[in-house]
Amino acid sequence: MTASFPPALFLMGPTASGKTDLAVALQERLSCEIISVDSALVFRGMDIGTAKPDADLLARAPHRLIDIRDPAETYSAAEFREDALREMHEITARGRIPLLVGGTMLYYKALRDGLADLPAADDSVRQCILEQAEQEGWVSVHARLQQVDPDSATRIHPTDPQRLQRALEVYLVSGRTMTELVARQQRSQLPFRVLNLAVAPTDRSILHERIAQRFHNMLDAGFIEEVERLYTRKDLHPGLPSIRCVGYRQAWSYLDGEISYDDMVYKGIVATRQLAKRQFTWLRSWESLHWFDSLTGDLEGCVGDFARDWLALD
RNA sequence: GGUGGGGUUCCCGAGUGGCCAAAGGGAUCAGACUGUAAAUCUGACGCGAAAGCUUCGCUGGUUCGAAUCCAGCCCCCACCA
Repeated sequence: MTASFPPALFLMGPTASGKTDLAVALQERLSCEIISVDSALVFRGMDIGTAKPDADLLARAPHRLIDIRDPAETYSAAEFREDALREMHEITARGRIPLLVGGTMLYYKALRDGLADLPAADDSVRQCILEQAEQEGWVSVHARLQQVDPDSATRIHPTDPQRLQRALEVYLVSGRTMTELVARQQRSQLPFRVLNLAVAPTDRSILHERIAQRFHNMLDAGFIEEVERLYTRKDLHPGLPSIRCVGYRQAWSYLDGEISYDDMVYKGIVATRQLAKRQFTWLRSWESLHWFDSLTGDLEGCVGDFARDWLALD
């Protein structure tokens, strides 16, 4: 029955592995249209530091779900799932194949497995929880969660503010525990036949070199000036998802005078490496994943042929 | 050349006789992950499965016992010349 579903390609991989170039090449070879799976590329005005494809590239290979939010706004896995499904169906309707490219693994997971029927984020409730945390500490928030949702409290470490806040928020907003709502979730099958592809250098040190090189290239390309434009807006702050993005957070801290330029560079590179590492953790447990080494000679050819063969199995 | 300060496990850095394989931080590695995910958090981190073994600039000494005390030597930094 899966065979009746239209095909879709997932192209995953850690940051700086060369996903974008590969996607553009594949798009031209296969009859694909690209959907970005990236929580940072959604922000307008955040181009250099997110390694967003430039205008020329976008003209050649349009990416959907890029530049769809102002940095003052938020985006979520749930919104992504909805947006991505819509775009995938539209591409399919045009007789083409959705090619999803990016490194935000939670988004891929939300798309593939679906999400429980949880309430959306609620700023006032979050603020309320935050105040309790500031006054009594996160341990007391954990204790409060223990009262209403002991299973979640067991699962979530008392030092994990983000998850504590979310779990309590779910309860306060819906009157249901996160545990209950997640248990109720029905396994929704993605109505697509998916080929899972991943690219990454086999040798981690090569990726680390690429990350450092790319960060320096970003600086040369005017990354600091880009962040300065956001900084001078005055309505943005380091608590926002946009400003918490790798590189932006460090540049912001530098502009704030908290760290030196050299420190900013070092920390920016380190944060990027750590991001890549977390992405690897996701990828290692991803089912039916086909790995390709970024350093493969004719990478586009290899992956392209592989995907073509797979599509022909229809 | 003189005076003062210092050399600690990948890095920074605490430790001044036993409770020290050595605080803490960083890096790194591994893991978790349901509307913030480029986020947030957890674990490991000299070698060894373990018993145990080898570390605190080098060499020697004192001591039941030394990263810690003593002597000599080698480097580094600051200031004086």
